[in-house]
Amino acid sequence: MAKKAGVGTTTASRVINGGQNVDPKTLARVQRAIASLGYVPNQAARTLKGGRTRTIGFVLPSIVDPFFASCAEAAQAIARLHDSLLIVLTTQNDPKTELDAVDVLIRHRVDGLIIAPCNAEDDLLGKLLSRASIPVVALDRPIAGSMFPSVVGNNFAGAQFATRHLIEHGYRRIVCFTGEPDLYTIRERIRGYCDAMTSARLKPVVDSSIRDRRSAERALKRVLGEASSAEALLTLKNSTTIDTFEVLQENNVEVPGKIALLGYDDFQLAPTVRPSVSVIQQPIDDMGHVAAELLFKRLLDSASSQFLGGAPPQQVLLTTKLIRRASCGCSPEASRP
Amino acid sequence: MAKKAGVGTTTASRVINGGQNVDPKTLARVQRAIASLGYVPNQAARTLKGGRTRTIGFVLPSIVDPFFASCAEAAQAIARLHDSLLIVLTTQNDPKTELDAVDVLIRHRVDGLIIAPCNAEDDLLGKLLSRASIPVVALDRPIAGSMFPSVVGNNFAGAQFATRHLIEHGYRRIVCFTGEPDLYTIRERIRGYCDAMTSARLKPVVDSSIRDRRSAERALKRVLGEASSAEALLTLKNSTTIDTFEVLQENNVEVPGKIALLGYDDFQLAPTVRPSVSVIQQPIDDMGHVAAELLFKRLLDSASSQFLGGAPPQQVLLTTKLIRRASCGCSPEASRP
DNA sequence: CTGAAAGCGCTAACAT
DNA sequence: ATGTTAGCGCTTTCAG
Repeated sequence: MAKKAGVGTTTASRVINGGQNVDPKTLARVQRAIASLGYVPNQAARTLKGGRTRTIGFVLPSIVDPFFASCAEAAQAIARLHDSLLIVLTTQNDPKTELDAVDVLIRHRVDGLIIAPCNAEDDLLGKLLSRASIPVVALDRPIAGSMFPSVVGNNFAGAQFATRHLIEHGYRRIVCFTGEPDLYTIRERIRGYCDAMTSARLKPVVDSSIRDRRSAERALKRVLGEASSAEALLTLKNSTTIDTFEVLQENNVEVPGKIALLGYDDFQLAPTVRPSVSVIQQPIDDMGHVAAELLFKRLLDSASSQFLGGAPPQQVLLTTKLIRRASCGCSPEASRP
Repeated sequence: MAKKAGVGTTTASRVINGGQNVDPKTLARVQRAIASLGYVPNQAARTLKGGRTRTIGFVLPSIVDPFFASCAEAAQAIARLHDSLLIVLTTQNDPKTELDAVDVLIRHRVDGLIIAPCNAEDDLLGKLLSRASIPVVALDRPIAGSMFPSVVGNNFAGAQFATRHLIEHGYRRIVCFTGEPDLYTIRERIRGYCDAMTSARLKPVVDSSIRDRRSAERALKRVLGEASSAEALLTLKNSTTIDTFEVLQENNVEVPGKIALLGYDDFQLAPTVRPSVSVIQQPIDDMGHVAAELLFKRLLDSASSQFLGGAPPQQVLLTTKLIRRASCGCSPEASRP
């Protein structure tokens, strides 16, 4: 204990917490003691005492995925603004790991939680979260069967708009490629695609088997080998877009001449590869920011008033943008930031 | 307290920690109580009691950088294996933020720390870390003026090898592009480049002004505009490589015909863009793994024996690999995993 | 302006 | 096999 400075624990505590109501001389003396001892307050003791831990958890599938990495960075920035620590845990989209992660965070008594849930069939997650009785915000995907506020992109509208855009280009046989069709986001996008297709009296064709370049190649051969070969491809997730693009490139398939390509989610080199790849772009940083800010809003509200039940669970639906580049048949937009 | 199960705190504690020496019936009863109460042990109390926190910190410049993101994911995997929590904090290469981050982690009493330091001129970081007397492993860059073990790529040899490779291709006027020349890694790479150039009696030319596409464009114009225009470009970091590539592409400069390109650090689409980009590849996942494993080794060693002073600080130097693709003038390697 | 004492939830000695 | 007790380091009444 830093009471080697010859003061009581209370005074020491006051000094550490800003030094209100402390004689300047005492203050200086204690600060000197702190410095010389290399004293660092023990967060665990503070936490134990009750009150906020100034810690929030962020549970997401993968930190390598640029989409989630950006969200995490944005969220961390907000957390720092609120003088809080962000603990990031990854799940690889495995519900079991996800449950573990949430459990660990609750043990650590995080003040709140942002989560991009895998959405297992059961609602174990929802139950666990409810019990914790801390503010929770879902990101990118809502939490199945629960009332937590969420911040998601408008996947349905995005895919619908993308599909319509391809239709406007005059393509009729538009095939949809994706992987992980069980994810909420993907399901929504498939719905959007199908909706746009059927509305235009076209037959939707979804191949959800793409998990790597190999499967992309197989799918592509299938689609190009048919009598009435596909005219355009809508790829519903980043990795699918890239795998597909690579295969197209390797096989020297002319894009958009032989087949057009439009992807969901932007990626760094999309404007640079030839042809440049048109995409639906989500406001990624916004998602991280909004989710974190929403969380802190709830945190602070619930701290001040008990009537947090009053505010309805908020569903923030962020709009997406079509970035016209060459691969869909557009002439690329001139300006780039 | 879960003593509503009608048992003493000790028994409850035992149940939580695996249930050794507990009557099966009591055990079942307590477990039922735990479940019905939705009880979750308070990590802070455990931590306070002393012992390990099963928490390690990871301080790095940015989580959006795919390089560090991969390291973080690899490290988190190892941490999980050791039943520990990884707390990732980013610094944006700002020494002040870095100090803050480390401080926060020490307050939280992390068992150990992995850090990719910004290397401020002062050795505040080294001092802070030493005082904490916890195991520390430096990643990607050693900690200036200190004795902590580190896991770094062999930047000097990598850049030297890259340069030699370009020389072997017959290029003579080889220019080096980079940004952030103050970073340890970059300095080493510049050294490697210069060494290879002077050894071959060629004049090294380093332009360290590239921070975005604009500056890349300026630098390129400069280099191509000269009387004896450059024949090859060595780009020392990922973003520089990509910016340069984009500018080359935009200006329809023929690569490697007009000018060859070789980059440091691989990136996802490097094999796919045209021309495919040759790069020096670092064993990224290994770096994260090795660093985390080294940390835990020290952690466990220091726990069992006090003689940790005996082991010399370990410097792990990982070797890099040249990936021959088209942009340097090679014919791309046939196979890809 | 300062200090004494209680107590946060848990674990580890030490009984029983 | 189980309960009792002390104490981890801090903040927080409550008295001086």
